[in-house]
Amino acid sequence: MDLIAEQPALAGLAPRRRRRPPVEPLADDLPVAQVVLDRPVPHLDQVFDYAVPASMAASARPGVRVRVRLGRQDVDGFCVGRLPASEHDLIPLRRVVSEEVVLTPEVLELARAVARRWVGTLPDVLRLAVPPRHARVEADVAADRHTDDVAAGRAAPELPTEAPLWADYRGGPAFLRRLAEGQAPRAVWQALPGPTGHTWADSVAEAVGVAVAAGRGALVVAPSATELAALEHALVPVLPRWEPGTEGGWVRLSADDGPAQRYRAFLAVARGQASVVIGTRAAAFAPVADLGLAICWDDAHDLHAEPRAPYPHVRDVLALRSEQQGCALLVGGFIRSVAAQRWVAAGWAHPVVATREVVRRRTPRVTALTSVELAREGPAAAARLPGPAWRAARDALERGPVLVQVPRAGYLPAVACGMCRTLARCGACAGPLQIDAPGAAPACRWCGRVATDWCCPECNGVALRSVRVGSDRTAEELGRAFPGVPVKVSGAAPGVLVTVPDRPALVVATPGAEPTAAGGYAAALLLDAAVVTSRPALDVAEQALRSWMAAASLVRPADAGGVVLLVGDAAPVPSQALVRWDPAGLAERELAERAELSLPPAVHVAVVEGSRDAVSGLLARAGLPAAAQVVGPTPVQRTGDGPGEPSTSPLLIEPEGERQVRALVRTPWRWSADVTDGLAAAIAIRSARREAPVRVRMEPPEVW
DNA sequence: AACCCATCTGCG
DNA sequence: GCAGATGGGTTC
Repeated sequence: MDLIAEQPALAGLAPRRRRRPPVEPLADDLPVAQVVLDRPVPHLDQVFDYAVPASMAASARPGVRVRVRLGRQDVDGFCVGRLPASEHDLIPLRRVVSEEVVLTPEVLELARAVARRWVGTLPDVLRLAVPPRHARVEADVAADRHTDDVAAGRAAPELPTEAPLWADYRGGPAFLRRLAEGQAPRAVWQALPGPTGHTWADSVAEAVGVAVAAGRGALVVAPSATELAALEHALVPVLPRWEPGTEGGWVRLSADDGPAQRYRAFLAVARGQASVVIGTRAAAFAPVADLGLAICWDDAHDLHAEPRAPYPHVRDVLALRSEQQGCALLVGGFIRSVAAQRWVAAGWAHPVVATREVVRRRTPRVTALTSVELAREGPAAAARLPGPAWRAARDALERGPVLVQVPRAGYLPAVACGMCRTLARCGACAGPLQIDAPGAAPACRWCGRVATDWCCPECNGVALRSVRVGSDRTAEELGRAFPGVPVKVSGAAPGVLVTVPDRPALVVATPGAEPTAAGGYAAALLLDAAVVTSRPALDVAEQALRSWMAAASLVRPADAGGVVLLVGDAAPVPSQALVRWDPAGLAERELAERAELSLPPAVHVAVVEGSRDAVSGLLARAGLPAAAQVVGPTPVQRTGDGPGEPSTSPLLIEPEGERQVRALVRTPWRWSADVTDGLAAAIAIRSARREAPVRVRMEPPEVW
């Protein structure tokens, strides 16, 4: 500080000091700016002080983007505060990039907590939280600004004074009453299916309406654009969409909408013009003013897990936010995630579930057709579409459309040797072979090479048989089984259908691509159920039930003839949960099992990956609490379900130290902060010393 | 990434 | 004894 102030007097005499920027007078008031640098290296994850030139005295406000000199290079950052003085000799800010306040104190606090919880750096989290600046949008909005004072906010529609949809749920009215009173209740919601009449989105919109009526903002995070579209529709009677020049209303915040639209919506929120946000996962950080309610819909959906470091999960980001900002929290879906069950079990959140009787009235009749039950069908029991399923579909087609869920897309996504049943693989890269269309030659799923003259390496067989049937082939088979009935396919490749008309038709869909049916489906067939329950993953049961219930929730209630058939020998536990429509029961059971085995989320688990030396070095320096149990390190094995090391390349003999290993740190939740803080400190030290990098992830889903 | 500084190293 | 190399740490 002083150095700069005295510089003019010394400038001529000083023995050729390093190029100083031209000396500018500093701001009179609070001449120090605290800056968080946008650098990915952990040891730069701290607040740096810079001098504020008088010319930036007003614009260098906390929350704006700034550009500063760090050592030799110019770096971007955020101003996060102003101080009267600093302990350091300061150099001035280079410039204020934009006067727009894009990082509010609340979001900064949230980002700090997220960085801490997931052992990441603050800049990494801020890159998720604050969308990239779009200068043209900013210019447009700056032009609007002058009209703001003139433009009157549009008249708000009648806000609901009561919430009839939530009366169906035990705990629902209490949740909304507390929300309306400005409290911060937390709930885990098991949504009723809504093929006709009111849907989950209507319930969400109703809750948003209560928050808005209480004079507060709301935030709804959904997995994808499909759910956002449903929410937009449901919000129509509740709240208008925000328009430039108005106050209040909702905006949609999603990276899919493109940088310009996304930034425009973000600015509307940051400037307090829009009071409600609906969006996908990054929207969990949206700077909603006076946030009263945060909602995570379908929290078990894998899109809620951020794929970029430090891999935070929407459910938990919103949970942190509810604690920090004192807002209500509503997390739910058709199923109850095991993670949410932990909150319920700990009494941290209240369950919001319909009574048994209401559930019965609103859900279809579900039957699991196992091969045991089908024994009397004889050999036909093994058929992919056994007799009872075929008959149920035929009957249902008299009454309306029938949904057919198939776990895999394509035609024959996996084939095997017709003699010994060894999975057929590509001769070049060992990827699995598939057949794309009727009569097509088998081709590699990874490298695309066509396998002419395939010959089984085990038994020299040359004939292929199908081991997996995809949605295209299923549609073909159904077309033959039900002549005259239209067959539609919905999925990523042919295109996702949003809705189908209320007419008899077979609708074949892959999970997540199920269209809604205007009057609800008359039936749903969930085929190849064992495929979904045999994945070697910790969350198989949860994900299987999620996938099935998503489809079953589109079917009419049993009273209206709605039936669901689970076909294909699925694991009994999730099957029973579906038949009894008891997702909470499954979650309880799963959590108890994980507690028994010390698996997440019953315990806190950090996964540390890197070279053997790096992992052991990190763990040695992390100062782990006594309660922490380290498992491993063990070599990381290739997963084998994607293109891996191509075997065409020369075999690389990696030195032992270079091989990637993985260690788990398991700790009871009450010690989790000690583990994450210890790991973060050790990572910062390793980073400053240029030691080999280590990747740390919390409860990654695919490790188990 | 570029710099500073402390320590080491090779040579007279 | 000293120039140049090397390595670890800092960068407001």
